[in-house]
Amino acid sequence: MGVLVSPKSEGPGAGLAKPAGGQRPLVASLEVLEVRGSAGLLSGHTPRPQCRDRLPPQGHCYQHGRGHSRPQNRRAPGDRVPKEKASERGQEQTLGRWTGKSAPVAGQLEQKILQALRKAGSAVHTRLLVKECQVLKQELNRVLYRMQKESKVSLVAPATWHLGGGDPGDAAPTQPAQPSIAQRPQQDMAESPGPKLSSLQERIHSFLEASGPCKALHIAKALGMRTAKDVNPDLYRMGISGLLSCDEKSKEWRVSRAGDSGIKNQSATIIYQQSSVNMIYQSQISIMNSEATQIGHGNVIAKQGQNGTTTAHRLPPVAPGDSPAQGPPAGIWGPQDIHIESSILRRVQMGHGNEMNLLGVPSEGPASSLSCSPPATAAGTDASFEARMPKQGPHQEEDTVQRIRIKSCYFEDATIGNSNKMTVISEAGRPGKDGRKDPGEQQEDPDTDTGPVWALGSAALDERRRLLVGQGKLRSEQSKLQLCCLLPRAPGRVIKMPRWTGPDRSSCWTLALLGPRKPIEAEPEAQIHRND
Amino acid sequence: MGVLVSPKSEGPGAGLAKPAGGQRPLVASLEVLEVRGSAGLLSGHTPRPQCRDRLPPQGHCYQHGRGHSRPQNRRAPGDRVPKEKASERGQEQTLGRWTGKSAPVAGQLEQKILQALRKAGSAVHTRLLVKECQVLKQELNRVLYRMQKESKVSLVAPATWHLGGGDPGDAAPTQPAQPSIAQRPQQDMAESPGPKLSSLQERIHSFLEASGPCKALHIAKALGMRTAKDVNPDLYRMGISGLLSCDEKSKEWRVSRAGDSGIKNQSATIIYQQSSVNMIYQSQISIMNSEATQIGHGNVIAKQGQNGTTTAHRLPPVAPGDSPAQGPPAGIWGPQDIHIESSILRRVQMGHGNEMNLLGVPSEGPASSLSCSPPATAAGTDASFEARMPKQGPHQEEDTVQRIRIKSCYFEDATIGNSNKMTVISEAGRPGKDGRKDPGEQQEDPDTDTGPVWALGSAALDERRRLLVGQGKLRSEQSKLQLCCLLPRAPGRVIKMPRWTGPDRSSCWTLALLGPRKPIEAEPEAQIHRND
DNA sequence: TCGCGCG
DNA sequence: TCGCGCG
Repeated sequence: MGVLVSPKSEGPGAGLAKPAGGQRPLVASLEVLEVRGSAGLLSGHTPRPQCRDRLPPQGHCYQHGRGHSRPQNRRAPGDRVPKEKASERGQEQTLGRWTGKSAPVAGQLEQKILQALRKAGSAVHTRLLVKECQVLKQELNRVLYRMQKESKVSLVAPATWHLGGGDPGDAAPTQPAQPSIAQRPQQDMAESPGPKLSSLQERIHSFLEASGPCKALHIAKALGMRTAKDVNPDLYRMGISGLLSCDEKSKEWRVSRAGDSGIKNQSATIIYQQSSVNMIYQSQISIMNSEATQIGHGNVIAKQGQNGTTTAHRLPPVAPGDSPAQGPPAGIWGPQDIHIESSILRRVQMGHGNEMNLLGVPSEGPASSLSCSPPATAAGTDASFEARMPKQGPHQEEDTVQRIRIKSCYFEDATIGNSNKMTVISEAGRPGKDGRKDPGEQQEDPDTDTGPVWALGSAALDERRRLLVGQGKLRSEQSKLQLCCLLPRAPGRVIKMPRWTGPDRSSCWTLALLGPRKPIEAEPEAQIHRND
Repeated sequence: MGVLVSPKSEGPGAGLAKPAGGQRPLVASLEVLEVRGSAGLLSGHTPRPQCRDRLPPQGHCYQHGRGHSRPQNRRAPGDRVPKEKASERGQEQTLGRWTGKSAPVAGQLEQKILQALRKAGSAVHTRLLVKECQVLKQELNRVLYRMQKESKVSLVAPATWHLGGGDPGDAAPTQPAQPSIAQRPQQDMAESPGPKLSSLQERIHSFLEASGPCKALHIAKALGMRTAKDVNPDLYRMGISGLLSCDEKSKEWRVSRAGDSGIKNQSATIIYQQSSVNMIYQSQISIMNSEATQIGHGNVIAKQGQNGTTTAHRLPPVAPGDSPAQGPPAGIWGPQDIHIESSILRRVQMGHGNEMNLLGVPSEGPASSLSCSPPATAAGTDASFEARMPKQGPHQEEDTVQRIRIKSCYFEDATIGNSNKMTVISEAGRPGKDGRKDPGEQQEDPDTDTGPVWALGSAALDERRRLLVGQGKLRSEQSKLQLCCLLPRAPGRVIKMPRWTGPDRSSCWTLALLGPRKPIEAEPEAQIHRND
């Protein structure tokens, strides 16, 4: 489809899999860098010492930016500091454009980092890397964040770095983990960071799913342990594998919705419906894993569930001034801004004048549980569209625009747009108990034009700290994925892309646009809106 | 009560009201600091030049920490940088302990800043202050953030500073605003930043209330204007007065719930109830301005509204394994973590086994609208308590703890705890149309023991960027406010503190603990739990 | 894009 | 408390 980059292509960031110390043997220098004292740092532990990877001679002066290790250098008295950039100076002319470092020098620190991370065999805190590499934290971070972009390392907790790009399979080519840094109290799990979870990890996951974000200590106590150390190794592992994420500020761990953007950090409200129909009005809305939800006005849902209960709810068309007591404030027909992030939504209507008839609860579709199923850990897509409302009521002077932003969501049986209708028929013929059935393999059952529709949106793993819109990370490589906008449903407007399944079924997702379920595969490229 | 500091006390931070340049006249130097060029910066524009308020001679080397302006100083070669702090060196021994600056020097830059802000007459961006004061941004920020703590300046937008501590009345002793920085396209409002809003400001406020957080450009376009400049002056003014706040990362403005912590930034979901009873389950919950809400299990609400509709809803006690289809996941009786922030909640039950009978919808209480009423703009209190649940179901091995964090909320008729009952009787005798009635003036109507209870929680204005738990800012002074924990309701456990009403009715709130409405004012100090 | 103040 | 990488 042209959307996905082959996982086998060897980019510049693929050097991780090579044997350690590919350029220079640095093991010896690493082993003596723990030496404390007032001398020796400038002697030649490293085969070819270059001052950038060492302590600059100025000592306590934390230096900002790139101009350093020139202790004798003094500004001309009249130079204006804010106007001047170190990179404009003659000595810096040979530096690489993007890193601000000359290639061999940056590579040397990078090798040190990789070496230290390999040696540790687990995630390492920045302050320990500062010690090991004997560089200023700022310098170290600059390289680390660049390496993160290249998927050579990943940030698995605040200021805590791990080899590889965040895929469970990536961290494989390390030496067996040394217990020095992460001493594990119970090692009751498989050693390889695969998809298999230890019982403690499962308990952690279940607990976080139920309780919401928690600090490590709280998790430990809730699970019958005493200190954060009791759970940290598992938390970090699960962070590495993408199952959990940790907020750098609050230090709270949560089931990974992997995102950190748009709707801001993680305070997403989880609404578990009690009534069969939930009406949510107005303003900014976050919804996670809801079902048979109406967003908008004038919708109709008729649902007949498994247990035979039949419920119907109709919101009578309300004029703006006619809001019920304590109801939504003025502006009910005004702009509607809906954010949906990292969610699995089934049978959802967004827009105005929709109708939904759920004539039987469908069987479990793909990714029905949040456990390890990929939609829960994928993130990074930011699709949005605007739908203009038919003007109703007295507020005709301004457009009533419905802005919907969808990020890292799995949709099933969803209509987005105006005046749509949806009928969900019982899909008894579909298996899908294991929660792994590929949505791309959807079979061609009774093709009603208004039948079930779906979209699997997600393209890029988030960097956990920043939203990489349009940037996908597939295994240890950096790649560009095209992003699609969800389009308002139009007759015949269907784009369906097959889901790409990597060798380990990880981290790759296709994009599908909403529409009636006639898988016309015509010109997908032409109808893709790039976000970048 | 010993909780509130008198607004008239003159603390060290009260110097703002003094005439400008109390220590040294710096106007002359300010006016020439715009000069660009390669020379002259070290000549004597300032009466007594001290290098700390000037550019350090090293030029491009951004210096970190306190060790600077000693260009000739060189470390001994073997010094280990991370272990060494500048403040431990001999030359720094005279520096002030908290600021890291000697008092006259820091005061000099502070005077420059105050001068520049007065001169501008409006909020000024950091980068402009850097120009005006001719110091490194880092140095400037260090002083600015200290001044912010002392309520001498306030951060009204990202990297944008304003004189005064954020109270509308504080910015008064400035010269009339010069249009140089904030050129206003329509000046259709009262010049003084009082509570009166221009029509554009009202439209902005209404729009943001309806649409959720938006960037300035989006606001401008939604209101029929073209650029962010069209609304920025009003946005900033409303930011100064505390009506709006601006997220420094997303640059989005929102109706100020003034908080930015705990529940993370602003992505608070607003749930407007449609059905008369809303059941919300489990996990992290944010609620804003809900009514007659049950949080917990086994509650009963019986409500008889104004329009005569009577609804009743009972959740049958569900065993953990007995959850309905698509209902909450496992862990339904597990720890419950509830955050409520900057909200007005009426008739809310939190806990287990509560019962609520609303025999008539009460008339409007205080602060019923979010407009300019103080509860919407106050913030900073973080009250919390834990309630241990009676063990039910098979999960007896672990405590089921309900953790509730409440921040900047106004509660009316709320019960928090276990097995409470609440009966809200019609309060026809109460006026309260204007939304300003003081909750402290609550009259003594039929004192049922289980009658309406309330708590007004809030003590300190948030600094908009950081949660200042336990730190209250009352007018231009810094003061410590004691914070209370909301206690689980116990027989006779009542503390009620009168609300303090300042001369301008601003920014001061008392704390009240939940309990039955017998205003026993006995030993409040003894029952206060300090958070700090 | 950047908010950064950080000791 | 601190996450900071920032050019």
